[in-house]
Amino acid sequence: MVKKFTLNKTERLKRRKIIEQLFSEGRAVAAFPIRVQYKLVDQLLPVPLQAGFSVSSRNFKRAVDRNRIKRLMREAWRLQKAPLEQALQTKQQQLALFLIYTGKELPEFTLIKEKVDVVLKKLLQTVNAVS
RNA sequence: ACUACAAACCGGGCUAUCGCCUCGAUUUAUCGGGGAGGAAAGUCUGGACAGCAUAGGGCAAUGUACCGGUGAACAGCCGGGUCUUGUCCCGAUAAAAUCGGGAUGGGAACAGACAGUGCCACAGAAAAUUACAGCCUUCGCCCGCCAAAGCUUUGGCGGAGGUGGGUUUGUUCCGGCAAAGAGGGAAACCUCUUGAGCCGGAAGGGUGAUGGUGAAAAUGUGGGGUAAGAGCCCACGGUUCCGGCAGGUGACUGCCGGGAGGGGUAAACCUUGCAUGCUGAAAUGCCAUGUAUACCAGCGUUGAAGGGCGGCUCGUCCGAUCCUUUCCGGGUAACCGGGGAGGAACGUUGGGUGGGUAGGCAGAAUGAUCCAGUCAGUAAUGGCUGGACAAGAUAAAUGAUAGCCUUAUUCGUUGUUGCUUCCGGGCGGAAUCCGCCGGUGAAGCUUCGGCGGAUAAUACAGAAUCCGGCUUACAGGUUUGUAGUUUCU
RNA sequence: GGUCUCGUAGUACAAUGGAUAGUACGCAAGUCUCCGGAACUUGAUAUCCCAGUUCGAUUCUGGGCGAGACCA
Repeated sequence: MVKKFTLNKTERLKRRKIIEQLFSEGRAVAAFPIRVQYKLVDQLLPVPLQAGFSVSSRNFKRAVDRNRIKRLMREAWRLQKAPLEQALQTKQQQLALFLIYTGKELPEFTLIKEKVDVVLKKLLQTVNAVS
C-alpha cells in the first residue's frame, strides 16, 4: 500500500442503481452542515469504499458555488478516508455512501475538514460494530 | 496633472507538496503533453447538423418593417437618409420667451390613421365632422324719428315706405285630422277655399372666427373683405398630396407648377410587403447487457421454421407433438395405416401490450476556426500569403495547502520638488518700514521616489453538440479619443 | 440540455388602458360583557424590479429577478 491519498474514478459512486438503493434503504449520519447517507453493500463494488458528493441547487443558485463546495468536500474526504478504508478491508465489507452539504453559506476548508473527520469517526464505529 | 464620458483591451504570475480528467509512449507503474470564459450565464435570436413529413397553391399562426451594403443567415453589424432631442455659437426683437440657421453629441418597434372597425376617462358646447349656445339676417310684434300718394276748413289729417332701437317663439308659422262650403265623379273618393275646434312640431337662412376645458379643439401672423363671418381673398411662413426638371444605386434632397387642410391611437383589432414545414443531441446510428417459457396476434411442428460452427451463393451439426372426434382401408377384437376438423402443448417472429436492462462507441472537437502580415473598401467585411491545432468531462475533471514575486491601499522612516511663514545676513531708499538678492537655517503643507511593516488579490462568474450575434452581470487596471478645470513653457 | 406558465394586502383570489386598486378570511382599535366568544363600528396593509409606447399602464411591449410545471 504505497498510495494513500487518492480519489479516482473507481472510488467515486456513479452507478444509478446503487444510488437509488442508497437513498431508499440506507441510513444516515450527520454533522452539520454535512449529512452522510450510507449503506453496506455485498460484492457489488470493485473497491471497499465508494463515495459521492452533492450540494442542493436550492441552497446555492450558482454553479460556481456548488462546484467549490463539492471540491472542498472531495479534498477533505481524500485526505482523511484512509482509516475507514483499512477497517472495511479487514472486515471484508463494502460501503457506499453519499456526502450532502446541507448548509446555506459558503464554508471554509478547515470547517469542512473538521466535520468530515467527525463523520468518519462515527462511520468507523458503525463499521466496527458490524460483526 | 485631475475630473467626467465613450470605445477597445487585460481579467495576476512563479515554485513546492498532495490530488483530479484526458491523450500519447512504453519497461505495466512510471514518464511526457494538454486542461474553463469574456461573458462558459440568460435562452432572446440566426444557422450548421440529425430525424420525421412533404405534388403545387392557399388559409391560419408567429416574427419582422426608412434605404444601401455586409454576410451561411439574422430582430446582428457598417454607412447613409428622415424625424426628434441635449449643449454651444450666430441672426431676428430693448430683454425674457419664441422662431430660424450652423456646429457637435444622444435617441428612434422609422410601413399604412385617405381600406375598414373600435377607443379617447374627468373636464368641456363639442373628442370627429355634427349638434348646442352665441353672432348676423329674413318674417312677426312693440317704440322713436323722417316721410310719398291722397284728403283738406291750408290749421292739419293720413300713413305706403325708409331708418334707428327693443323683444325672442307668442295672439306667429308649418304639418295632419274633424267640420262647413264649392267643383268633379255612378260611387268610393279627389281637388280648392274657410278656419276662436283637436293633435303634433317648432320657425326660414348665413356662419364656423367666439365657447378656456383638456393630453389633444381643425394651418400660424398681419392685412383686406362682409349683414355677420370664415383660406373667402392677399402677403410671408408651415404641413401634406400630385406632376415635371435636376442630383443620388436608393431612402431622400433642391427648384418649378398645381391641388388639399378631415385630431390622436396600429407596443387596439387590422391592412400591405417579406420570412418561417415540424421536432431538437434526452435528435440520430451502432454494439453490448438484460427479461418471460407473460398476455394478444401471425406462422410452423418430420426433412421442417429456426439456431450453432466453418473454408460462408455452400457444407455440416443440432432442431419444437399430444389429445378428442370423424371418414377411408385392414383386422373377430384390442388396434394398425392414411386423410380431415377441433383443442392443447411446444417452437418461432425486425409484430403489439406490459415488464426488464439502462453501460459503451459514433454524433463530438480541423472549423462560416484562430494568429500575423498585406491588398480592396469610408466602414462592417472580404481576398491573398505564411503559421498554429487550442478542454472534452458525463452523479459530471480543471482543485487544496504553503511560500515568493508583482500590483493596489495604508502606516513609519528617509531623501527630494515647489509654496507659505518665521529666523539670520547683504544691498538700496530719509525710514521702528518697504523692495531686491539670498541661506548645508527652522516649522507647516505638498510633488516624486528609496527602505521596512501591515492588509487585500478580491469582481461577475464554471464548458456539456458546435458556430454568428444580441442582452444582462462585472472589483481593479491599461491604452486611445472628446470636453472641462488648474499649473508651467 | 430543452419546452412552457405565473408573479396584486399576512393568506386565497378579483379588477375592459381612466376610482382613493376590490372581496373573503386574518390583524389592530373601539362598542357590548364581570371576563372571553359571537355580533356591530372603524382602521392599517399590496400591483416583483428597470425602461419604453400612450394624455394616462396592475393591464400593452422589451429586458432583468424570482417561483413553478413538463419532456427519456
